[in-house]
Amino acid sequence: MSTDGSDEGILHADLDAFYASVEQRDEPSLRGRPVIVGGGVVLAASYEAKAQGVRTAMPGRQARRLCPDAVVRSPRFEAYTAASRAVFAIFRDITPVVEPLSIDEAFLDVSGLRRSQGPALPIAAALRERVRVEVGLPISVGVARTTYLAKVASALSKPDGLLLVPRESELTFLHALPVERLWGVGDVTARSLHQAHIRTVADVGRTDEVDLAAVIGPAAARQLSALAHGRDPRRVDPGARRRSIGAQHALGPAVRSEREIETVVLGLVDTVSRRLRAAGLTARTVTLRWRFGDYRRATSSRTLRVPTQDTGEIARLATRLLGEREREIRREGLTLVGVALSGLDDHGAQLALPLDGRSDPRLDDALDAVRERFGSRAVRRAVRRAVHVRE
DNA sequence: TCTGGGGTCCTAGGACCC
DNA sequence: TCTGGGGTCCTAGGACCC
Repeated sequence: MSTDGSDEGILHADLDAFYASVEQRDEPSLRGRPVIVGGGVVLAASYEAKAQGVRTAMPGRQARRLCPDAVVRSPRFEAYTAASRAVFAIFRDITPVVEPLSIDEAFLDVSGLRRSQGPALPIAAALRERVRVEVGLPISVGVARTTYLAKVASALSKPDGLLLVPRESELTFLHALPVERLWGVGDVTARSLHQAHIRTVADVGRTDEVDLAAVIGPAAARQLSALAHGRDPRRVDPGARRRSIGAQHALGPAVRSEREIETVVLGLVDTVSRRLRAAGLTARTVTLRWRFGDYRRATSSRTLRVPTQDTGEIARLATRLLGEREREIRREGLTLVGVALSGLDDHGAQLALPLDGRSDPRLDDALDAVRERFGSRAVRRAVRRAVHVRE
């Protein structure tokens, strides 16, 4: 393989304390002071607040106790969306190979720019400078040969940092890290690994993949083992598409009537189906998400044979799913409800051919092209739908 | 400590098909 | 009459990420 990368051509760019930084940018009196964005829970905390122990997703009450002099602001999502757009425009001005991971971070592949723009490190430094000057926000960047290494590097460089992992010191860099630093290791997996006396990435590297699989399952074992040996097949994919669209609403502890719950569900259906149409997509699966009075979670889903964009059709399905859980909801109470659409698809390219029951080489060619680009599953789906249309 | 809102991916069992 | 192995799709649950 010639694409194993003799350079460190991958950037992971990650805005620092994003929502809080936007607040400090727009309200200069907040600069240098602890800022918390959120209400019931912390959505973002400035580094001044983090220094006092405030963390993202922490209950607001706890955060205020830890940091009584913090300034608390309600989120202004329009401002964050606008800032995000401006930052991503800079990313795409640098290279077309940008893969967004969330509102405030992305991978950039700049390995193709080596000849015209030089190596990755000065490109990363220029990116940080442009974001600071043009958008007014601090951003940290990790530079490495692979996506995972770049992501770890940006995290370690924070706040407002830049860190390169040279190719020749990758394993030294990785092996010193605690397992919690690996992508895919959260509380549960970390606990399982600790019980097996696996605490660092070096420990993961020393453990046979079969033994690892016995602890955390085959898929996670394969991924962690590869990472620990510096193998990372993940590429920066600028064409990555959204796989679901969802909205949810916390209800709090108060008991709601069936009618109130249905109203909330229909409001969520309206929100997600609008977003579906705005994105020019169709959906096949409708999922209702529940959290009951005891904080137990559940989902109910149904898949349509023919994809839809229609609010009414999605609403009918959602109402039916709601009805199926009615007794449980009445018995346990509901603290959260959500609606998600998946099985998303754009309308795609269409090929109209007269099908007279005989095999047509043009059709075979077209299906081969679709198979190559989207996989055999997409071909079967397309054929099923085409047959349905004829019916 | 008593928990938001937006997502991705993996696992496992049953139905169904060849 | 009883039976195999391989594969996909749907549903539900759960871990994880920002």
